[in-house]
Amino acid sequence: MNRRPSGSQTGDSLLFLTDEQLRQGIEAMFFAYRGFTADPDRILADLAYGRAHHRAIHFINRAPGTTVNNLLNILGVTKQSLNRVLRTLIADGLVESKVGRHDKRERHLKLTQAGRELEQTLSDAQRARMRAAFRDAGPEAVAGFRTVLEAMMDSEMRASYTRLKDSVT
Amino acid sequence: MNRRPSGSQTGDSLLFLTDEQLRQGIEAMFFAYRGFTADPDRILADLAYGRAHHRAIHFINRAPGTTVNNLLNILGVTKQSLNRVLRTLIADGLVESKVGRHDKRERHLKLTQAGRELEQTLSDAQRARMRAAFRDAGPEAVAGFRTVLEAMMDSEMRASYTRLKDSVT
DNA sequence: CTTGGAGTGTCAACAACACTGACATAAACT
DNA sequence: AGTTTATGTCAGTGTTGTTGACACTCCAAG
Repeated sequence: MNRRPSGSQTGDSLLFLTDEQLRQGIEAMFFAYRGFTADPDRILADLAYGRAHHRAIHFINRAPGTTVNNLLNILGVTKQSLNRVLRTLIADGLVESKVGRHDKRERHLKLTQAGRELEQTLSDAQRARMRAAFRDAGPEAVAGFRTVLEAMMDSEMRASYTRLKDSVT
Repeated sequence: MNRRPSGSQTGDSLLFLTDEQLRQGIEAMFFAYRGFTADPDRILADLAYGRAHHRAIHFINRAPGTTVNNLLNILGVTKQSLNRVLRTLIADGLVESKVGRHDKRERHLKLTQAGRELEQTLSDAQRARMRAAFRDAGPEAVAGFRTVLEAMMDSEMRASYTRLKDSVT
């Protein structure tokens, strides 16, 4: 079962593709993702919000004026699920929803001042950890990190990702 | 706010630590984790199991004979939460729970034959994606990927991770 | 112009899975 | 004997996902 590929190898060995290496990669993803969300989760817990709120806030901040449907595609949840989150955020004055000018079916979403402040708090915490990890690992490792993650995405996710990425660059 | 650090840089530029780079790293983690869990999730949905069952099965397989308490520490959930999952897995004949020989308070957990088969199915799916991503990215990128993920973990998680990693090597 | 379908958003009900708190049992330790 | 440890259970709650049903808006075909 490909546990430890024996026999002749090409120049750059394929040892990094053994089942054991892959399993370590899987476990690394699992444990790292926990760290990745830990800091914002702690902040959100005090505010009666959850990870879903964080995600919504993050992407609304990232693409102000976006429509609900666009957000739906990025987040990959049902509109009902997103709607519950948005409703509380709007009620709490963190998000502003404006009926579209051209198409009144659409709602365009923006963060209010309070929303931007929470976004800043959350992303400061998350970035601090990411920054520490990046700095410890160094630029080459970071490049590899991003390459592998990108290769791991579904193609639609990769499309959303690169669209966001390129929208700022 | 460190958006695009200007001025003099050291030899190996710190451009990879800009807020924008960090944000892209954050979004890459988000989108990649979705892909990471997508394949097992599809399989589990047909079986009335969820991600929590997958995690339990994975780590029981990884460390056969482990105790409930050990699993609790690895998974980072409450015993009530884990217990609900274990109860169904034991009832369905996928996991076997045996009273400890030395310490009869402990329960040692193992996968049954059926459990191993499901584990195989799930991890085949997950490994296939990981393998494709690793192969596309190449060995250096994979090394960087693991370096960054490891740096992103909480220290207790990193301890669990390396303990598992070294237990097989 | 009206009507029907597509797009969009909302309400309600339910399931999965996490949490806390309280408590029970058995075994081990002091 | 009394305390601590390991495990399991019951009850209640919260977040976040799901489906189903429905209302409103827009656009285009009849």
